[in-house]
Amino acid sequence: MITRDELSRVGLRLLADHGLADVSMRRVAKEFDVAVSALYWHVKDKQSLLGAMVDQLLTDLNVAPPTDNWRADLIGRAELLYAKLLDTRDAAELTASVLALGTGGTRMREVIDEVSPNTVTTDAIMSLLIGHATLNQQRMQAQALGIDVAPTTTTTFRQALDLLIGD
Amino acid sequence: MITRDELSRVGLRLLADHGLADVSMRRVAKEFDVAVSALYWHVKDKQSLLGAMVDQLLTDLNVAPPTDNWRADLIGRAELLYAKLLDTRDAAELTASVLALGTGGTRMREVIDEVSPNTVTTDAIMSLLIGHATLNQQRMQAQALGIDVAPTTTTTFRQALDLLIGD
DNA sequence: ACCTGAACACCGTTCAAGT
DNA sequence: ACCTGAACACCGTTCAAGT
Repeated sequence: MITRDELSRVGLRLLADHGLADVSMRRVAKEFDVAVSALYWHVKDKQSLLGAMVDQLLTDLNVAPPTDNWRADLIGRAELLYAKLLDTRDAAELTASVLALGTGGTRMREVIDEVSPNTVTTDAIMSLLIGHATLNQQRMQAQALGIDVAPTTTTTFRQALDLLIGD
Repeated sequence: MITRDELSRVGLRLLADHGLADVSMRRVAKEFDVAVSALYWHVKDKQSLLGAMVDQLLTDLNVAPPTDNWRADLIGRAELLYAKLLDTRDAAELTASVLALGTGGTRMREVIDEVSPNTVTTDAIMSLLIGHATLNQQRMQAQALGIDVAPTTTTTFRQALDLLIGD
């Protein structure tokens, strides 16, 4: 039997193993051994499945409680989220699309907002997060595959963060 | 007769009028009244057509020459690029994909780099640019259609820029 | 050099019909 | 309540064949 939860879990597995292009309704249906049309009883459309996948992705996120140093908190959380976008294949592209269309991923903003001094900073970090992840998609793919080119991507992101938050 | 230039021009018109989803090889071919396969003589694949489109988009860009105030230059150019991403439908999504896959849009980085004090700042602004544009896709669509909600998007971007560049 | 036609292997979504 | 089968209207890419 199919639950909404199992659905997004299978979607995430497909994403990790074969990339976003292979997360199709037909492919997911095949994984469950049901007809494609069966999925539409559990989920409105493909976009809402993608939304559920992002929500799932951000669920098991080990967020530390706020301390009295918001700068450190902010950097820590931003790096945590960035790492999450890094370590799953095509997670950046997926999250960008879901956030853009507003079909999920609200937790991402909440995690930042909780330790952010103001809305402008939250916005800037969100933009930096998805922009940087998107632009470094290729290098990230290599990084995720193990074979790699020093932690350039992570370092660059950290530097951009410092520039933004100042001291 | 079909030139690579005409190809991307038609692609951009399709983009502006119907959105990225409607920029398909088959749709472009129909516009030229040729078979789909004909396009593959002029262009390697779809991704390279999209790359050509972004290059075209960034060609007619009225970039002011550098002054002795790099902060002002940087802000001016970033806002110019942001406006460009704003005023064509789905231009943000298109540019993001093209930059991510490295199939075009190199001029964008050059425009920033020419007045940027260092690579870190260039990277950060590029990320901010495409991240902010992507995240505000919906609001941007409304903004492009005339009907709208104050210049919120532009203001927010400007604030993020200020935060990044400091004073 | 440039284009056609046909094929291949896919898509997302809907909807009557079944149990 | 949950699923099937079939259809609709699409995709990108390749490739032999034509002019």
